[in-house]
Amino acid sequence: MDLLEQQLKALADKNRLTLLACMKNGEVCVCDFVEVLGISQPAVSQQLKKLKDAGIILERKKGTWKYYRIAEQLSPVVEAVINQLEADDGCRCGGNTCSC
Amino acid sequence: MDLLEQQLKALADKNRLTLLACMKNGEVCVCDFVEVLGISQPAVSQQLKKLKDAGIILERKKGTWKYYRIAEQLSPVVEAVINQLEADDGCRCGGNTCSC
DNA sequence: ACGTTATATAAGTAAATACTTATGTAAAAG
DNA sequence: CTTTTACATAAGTATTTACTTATATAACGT
Repeated sequence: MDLLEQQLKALADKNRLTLLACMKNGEVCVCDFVEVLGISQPAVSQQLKKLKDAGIILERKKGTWKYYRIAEQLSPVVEAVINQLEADDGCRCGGNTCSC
Repeated sequence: MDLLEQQLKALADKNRLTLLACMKNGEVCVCDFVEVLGISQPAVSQQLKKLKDAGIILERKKGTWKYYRIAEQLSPVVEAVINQLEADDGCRCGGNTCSC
């Protein structure tokens, strides 16, 4: 698949846009995403994989946790989408389901 | 649906990106799109409708023909996608299936 | 008016996508 | 070593999307 199309498909979903909004202010761990989206943990992992495969986000492992962040180098299209998103601060270490 | 998500969904498809590439140099009529994409005419009309509903393209009726063009006022995201596309000149009045 | 041409809409089907539950893996804690 | 925690992967299901064929509409030519 063409990279542009892959990136657009990765971006064209409300849940994944929310994930990106959460990451606008820095790294977020998977467990926090689960709380924010209200879907199952596997579903979140699958969404994150789509964003990662498209080169939009990067991951960092720390112990059993995994932190995701927006990639530094972005194509103009992805950059424009991220700019359009309002940063969501309500997704950092809520701590109900995890203790990252 | 959120406008950003609607626009991204409209853009996240190879056929629709091709339609936009065809329109980069100006108006194109539906019959020419049919030749370019190699799908049925109703399928093309449905794709064009998605782009129109998202505010990405405009239509102009002339007799029995209908011409589509890229909208003048575009959001930064749509603008970035269009810029990324290489204009496709091979879709202007081929004339095999229509005579526009 | 009638038939033809260009396009749109409707209805049905096939394929892609996004979830679910169940299971696997890897690191930390006991 | 065993259990727990955090996440990923697998498999199955439900929803969405993109096509198909059939039909409707609207303008033009005769």
